[in-house]
Amino acid sequence: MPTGFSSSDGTDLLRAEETVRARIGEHDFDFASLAAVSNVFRVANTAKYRFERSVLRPYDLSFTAFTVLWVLWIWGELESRHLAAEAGITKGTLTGVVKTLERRGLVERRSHSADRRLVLVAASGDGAATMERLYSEFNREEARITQHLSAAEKQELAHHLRTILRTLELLDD
Amino acid sequence: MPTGFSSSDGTDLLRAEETVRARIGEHDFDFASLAAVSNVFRVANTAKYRFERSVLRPYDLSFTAFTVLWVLWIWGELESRHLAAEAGITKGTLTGVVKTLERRGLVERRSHSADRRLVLVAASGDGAATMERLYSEFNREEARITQHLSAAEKQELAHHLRTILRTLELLDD
DNA sequence: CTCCACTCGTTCGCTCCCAAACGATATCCT
DNA sequence: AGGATATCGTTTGGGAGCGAACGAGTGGAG
Repeated sequence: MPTGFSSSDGTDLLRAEETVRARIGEHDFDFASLAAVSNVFRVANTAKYRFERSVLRPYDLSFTAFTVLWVLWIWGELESRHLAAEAGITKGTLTGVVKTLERRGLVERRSHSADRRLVLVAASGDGAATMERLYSEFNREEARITQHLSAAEKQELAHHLRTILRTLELLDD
Repeated sequence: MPTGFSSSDGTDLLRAEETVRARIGEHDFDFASLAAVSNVFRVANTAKYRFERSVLRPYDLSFTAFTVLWVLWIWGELESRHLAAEAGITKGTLTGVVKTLERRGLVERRSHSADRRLVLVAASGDGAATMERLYSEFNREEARITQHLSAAEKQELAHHLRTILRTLELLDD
């Protein structure tokens, strides 16, 4: 049961700060960055776990399968590699996920008529109908876990995260 | 190659907003929560991918293996289930990860003398030495991906995330 | 002192996840 | 036209990741 890094009261982060300072040294250690980044991982991990066991469980969908279906629901039919990029997984992983979704009849695959290397993936009628119900619940859950943040704070949070995202793209090598 | 949800300029989120509003309806849809939560997932996913291919790659450590070793480095010897909770994974998953780390000589296992059901895990000398070098690089990378955030903004970000974390614990069912 | 309920870590089956190698297809160059 | 080159999605091998079932061990109730 990954409760998600146990205590979020900061006890562990303080302990971490002490230890790291002692072993690495004062200089060459940026605590603000540690706190910001590690909390991103903690929230993502814990929230993902929660979503999978609450809203996603009854639909028997993994978080990734949900993400892929969501992307298709938003964007419509997509070429495999674009779908993979948009969902944040490799094309190799996507093959397996699409296979699963196809087996459940939530997604349809067809090959491009002009370029036969390409595979097009789209949500089926069933897939779209499922998302319509599922996403309502999903969004309610998103609201629930952020309920102690004001609308302005949520925007602030999203804004800072987008700043990091942009940096990550630039750093992309 | 999961570039991490492709464009972070907000194009996709705007598209998502339109679509969701059209299909779910104006009411019963909280866009601020969508933006906040989905960006947490995007950053976590993209950053994790980057960490694994930059700092972690030369050490041949997965992100999870690194996390487990890091926890042991900070806290010292820990009982299995506490280590799992702190690392945010299930005990079943931990068994495999510890097996990997043990094979590489970075971690040591011994059983509790009083209660023989318990297994104690600790970083080895090698494991600690590795973390000392590795974490310097890791923290530098944390600073790098947050370089366009001021110290105050990083604190703000960490603070909002901790608020969500606390809510998640409360909601814990 | 012996059941009984509980807790511990491990195992099992399945999905995800990546890198790398691969076969099929398209395109570019000459 | 035809051969190198590039790009597509799939496959493969190995580590993560979960839930559920399990065997070993503890401790309480009678």
